[in-house]
Amino acid sequence: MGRSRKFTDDQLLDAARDMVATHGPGATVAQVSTASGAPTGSIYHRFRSRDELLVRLWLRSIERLHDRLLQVGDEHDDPTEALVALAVETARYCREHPAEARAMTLYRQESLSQTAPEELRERVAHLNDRALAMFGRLGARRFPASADDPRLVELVFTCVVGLCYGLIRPYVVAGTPIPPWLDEVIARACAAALTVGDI
Amino acid sequence: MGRSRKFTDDQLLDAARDMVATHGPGATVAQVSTASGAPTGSIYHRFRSRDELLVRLWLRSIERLHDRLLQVGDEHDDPTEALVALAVETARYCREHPAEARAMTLYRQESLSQTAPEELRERVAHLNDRALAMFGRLGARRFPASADDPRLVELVFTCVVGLCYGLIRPYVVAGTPIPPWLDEVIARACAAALTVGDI
DNA sequence: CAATAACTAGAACGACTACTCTAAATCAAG
DNA sequence: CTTGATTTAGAGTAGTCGTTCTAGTTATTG
Repeated sequence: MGRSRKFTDDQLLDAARDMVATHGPGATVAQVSTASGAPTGSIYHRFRSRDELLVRLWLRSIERLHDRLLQVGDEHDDPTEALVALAVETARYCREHPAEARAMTLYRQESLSQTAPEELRERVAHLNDRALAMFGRLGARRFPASADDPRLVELVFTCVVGLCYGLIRPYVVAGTPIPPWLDEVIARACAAALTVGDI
Repeated sequence: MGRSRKFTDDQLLDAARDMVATHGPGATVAQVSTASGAPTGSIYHRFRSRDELLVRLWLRSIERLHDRLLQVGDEHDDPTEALVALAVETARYCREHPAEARAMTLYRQESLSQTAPEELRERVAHLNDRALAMFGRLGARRFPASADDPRLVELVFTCVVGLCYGLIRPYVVAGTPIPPWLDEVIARACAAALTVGDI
C-alpha cells in the first residue's frame, strides 16, 4: 500500500467550511492549509483545484440539509403542513449549523452545472433530485388540479425553499444568529405563498 | 480651471455596474477601464480605490431604488396595502433594471458601515434613513399597539423588503429575468408575514 | 499667447494567489 | 530488511490585480 493519510477529506472540507464562514467565498487555499494543518501540497494531492475543493464542500453542505429535510417531509399527513414544516426546518437547520449554511451560499446550482469541474458536473446536476421528487409529490397532493403541470415544482420550490432561504440569507452571510421570531414569519408567509397555486 | 472631463462619474459608475452585472462582485478595475474607455489612471484619479468605486456604485443603486419606493409609499391610504405595494414595487424595479439590482447585492449595510472607506462611512450609515422613516410610519399605523416598539421597524422591514428581496435575489444574481408570477407570491406572502405583528 | 490647473494615458510595480515540483517520510507487502 | 506505492511537506513559479508614477494633453484664465 502506502503511507496512511494524516488528514481525512472531511477534515479538509471542515477547514474549508470554517474559512468560508469567516473569510467569505474568497477564502484562499493558504487559509485552508493553516486552518487544517495540512500543507498546500497535501490539499492539491487530494483535490485537483481550489474550485473542486469548494464545490465538494458546497455539495456536502446541501446534501446534509436534504438528508434532514427528507426525514421531516414524511412526518406530516397534510401536504400543506408538510411544506410549511420543511420551510421552517430549513431555517432551524441553518440556525444550528451556521458555518454549513454559509457554505451553501457559495454557488447556485443553475450556474454551477455548467461551470463546475468536469468530474463533478453530473453530481451537481442531480443534487436536488431527491428533494425535488419530494416537493413534487407534496405539491401534487396540495394542488391536485395542477398535478401534471411541470411548473408546479418550481412554484412549490420557490414558495418553500426560496422564500425561507431568502429570509434567512442575510443572517447566514453576515454570520449573525437567525432570530427565533423569523420562524413564525416564514411559516405564515410560506402558507400564504402556496395559495397562489389555487388561482 | 483645467482640462474638462472626458468621462463623467456616472459614466464610470455605469461601466462598473455593467461589469459587476456580467462578471460578478469580482469585477476588476481593468474591466471597468475597457468597458468605459477610460484608462485605469483616470479611474483612480476620480476614485481613491476600487473599494470606493464599488461602494459608490452600491450607494447609487440603492438610493435610486429608494427614490422610487418613496413615491409609491404615498399612493395608498391603507398602510397594509402600502406595505404590500412597496414589496411588489421592489420586485418590479429590479425586473426593469437588472444591472442596477445586481449592484445592490455587492454589499450589506451592516457590514459595510464598518469596512467602507472612511469618507463614505457616514453616507453608508444614513443610507436607509429615508426609507426606514417611511416604514416606521406605515408600521406604526399598521400596528398601533406596537407603535413605540423599537423592534417594529425591523419586523416590517424584514416582512416587506427582506422577503421580497430574498425571493428575487436568485434571479438577480443569475442574471435571468424575474418571472411575473412572482409578484403575486410576494404580495400574498408579504401580507401574511405582516400578520405576525398582531400576536 | 503664456501659464496653470485638471485630467488623460498607460506602462511599471509590488503584493498576493492558485498551482506545481522535488524531496522526504511513512507504511504495507514480499 | 527491502521495495515501492502513497502521502506529507513546503519552497518555488507564473500570472493576475490593485495601485502608483510619470509624461503628456486639453481647456480655461489673465
